[in-house]
Amino acid sequence: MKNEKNLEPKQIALKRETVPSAVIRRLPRYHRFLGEMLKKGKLRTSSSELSACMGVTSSQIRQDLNCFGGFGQQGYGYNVKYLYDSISDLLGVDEHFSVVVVGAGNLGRALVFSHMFEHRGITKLAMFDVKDSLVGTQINGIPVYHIDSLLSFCQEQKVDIGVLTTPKDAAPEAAELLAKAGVLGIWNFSNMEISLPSYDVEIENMHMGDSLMALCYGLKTRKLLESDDQ
Amino acid sequence: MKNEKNLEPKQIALKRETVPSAVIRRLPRYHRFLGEMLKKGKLRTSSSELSACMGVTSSQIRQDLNCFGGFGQQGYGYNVKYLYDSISDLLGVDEHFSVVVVGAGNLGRALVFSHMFEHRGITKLAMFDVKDSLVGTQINGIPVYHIDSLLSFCQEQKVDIGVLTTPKDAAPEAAELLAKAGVLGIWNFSNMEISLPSYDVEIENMHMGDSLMALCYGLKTRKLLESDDQ
DNA sequence: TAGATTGTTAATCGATTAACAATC
DNA sequence: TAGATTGTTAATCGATTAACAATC
Repeated sequence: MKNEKNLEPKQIALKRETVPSAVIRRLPRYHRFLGEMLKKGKLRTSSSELSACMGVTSSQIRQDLNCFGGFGQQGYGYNVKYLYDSISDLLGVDEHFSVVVVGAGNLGRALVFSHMFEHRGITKLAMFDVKDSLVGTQINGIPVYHIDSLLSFCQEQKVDIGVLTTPKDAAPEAAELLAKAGVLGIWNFSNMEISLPSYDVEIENMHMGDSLMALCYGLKTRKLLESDDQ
Repeated sequence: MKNEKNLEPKQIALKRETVPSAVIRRLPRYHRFLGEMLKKGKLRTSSSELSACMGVTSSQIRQDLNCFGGFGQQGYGYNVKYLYDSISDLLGVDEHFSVVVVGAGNLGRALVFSHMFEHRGITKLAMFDVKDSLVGTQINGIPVYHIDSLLSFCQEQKVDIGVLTTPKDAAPEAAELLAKAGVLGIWNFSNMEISLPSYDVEIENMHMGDSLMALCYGLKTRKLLESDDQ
């Protein structure tokens, strides 16, 4: 029953049926901190050390990691590289996912110029837009096609992720097109709620505007408190 | 004790000492949906109607809104415009916040070209970068200054928000500079954990990479389930 | 008034933290 | 072996949902 510690058992089995999404959303953060440790050449860590540098309880760290099985060793702690690799694996790094970006505006451009995808083992295949002046060009080496050719493109190539960076008005239609084309997930940057109940597609929202507003709430509340103090 | 319903009482008092951050993070979403209703000319709504179109329980909606006082009327529901305006107010729209963008790369550019800030009553003042070829230029009408002039700039103008879009390595230093310059909040797009314990500054993270990874987790899990079915 | 829907309290559920036995 | 730290169960805390009295 016990986990044999050969330090390379890549096949991780989920312990629970469904892992709480709160836990999943914390995984990338663990991944980042472990990546930093790895870069610094740290070989070994513990839940209490991670707790100190990440500002969460060691209990939570152990509880979280144990949703996926035992990554540590009693009396020793965690092997940094092993834990990092295990979480990479959980997060699908090196699953060789592929991505297309729908909307070649400033944001789409910015994403295509970033190394965000490569860093996570994701291949950028193409961009799509409606603007004739963009169609046929390349952005950072990525070809821009007309949105009308999205369906046929996805029939020829396996596309896992569609990034949605169109203007708000075009977003629902573009999202449905991506779903029709069979992408597994949509990364939604549009300021629109995307709901595709008739398709089996994962949707991850990047509502930047919501984040900005949450910040503003904080600033406003802070201001109120300050003026109360006087 | 009861709320006089004159439909324009802008001074909203917080009921509880501290509103749960889960509630605050839902406010922008309420705001978006109410904005849509308002655009469609809807005058009146109810927690059960909102529940249906937003996919959350009506109980939660009533509970959330009641953290800030009574926006509704028994037997009637909520006046759309009044509720929208009240939430706008909570979120600091028309507080006339100002913003500077540190990092004039592709992402900084994209943000400065978007209408995201104006839509929330926030004024874009300037951008800052280290690149000589950018300093002295304008991006969408916004001047780009050298990062070295950030401090003196903020002494002359009231800057509420600093947007951090520098490369990862430059982020901690830039963040501290913003804090030193006295901004109230930092909107952090860098793939770095910013912690400024010695400054009293609000930090809101936009960890796009984390969001992308959470999506990939979903895709991977989905794939595993599918291959199990076979 | 009767009907509707809020505001609010109580019950439930889930997530976080604490504690400790297992074990390296 | 003794010390350390995990994995895991139990206790606590907070957030969500249900229920209903207040009231428009």
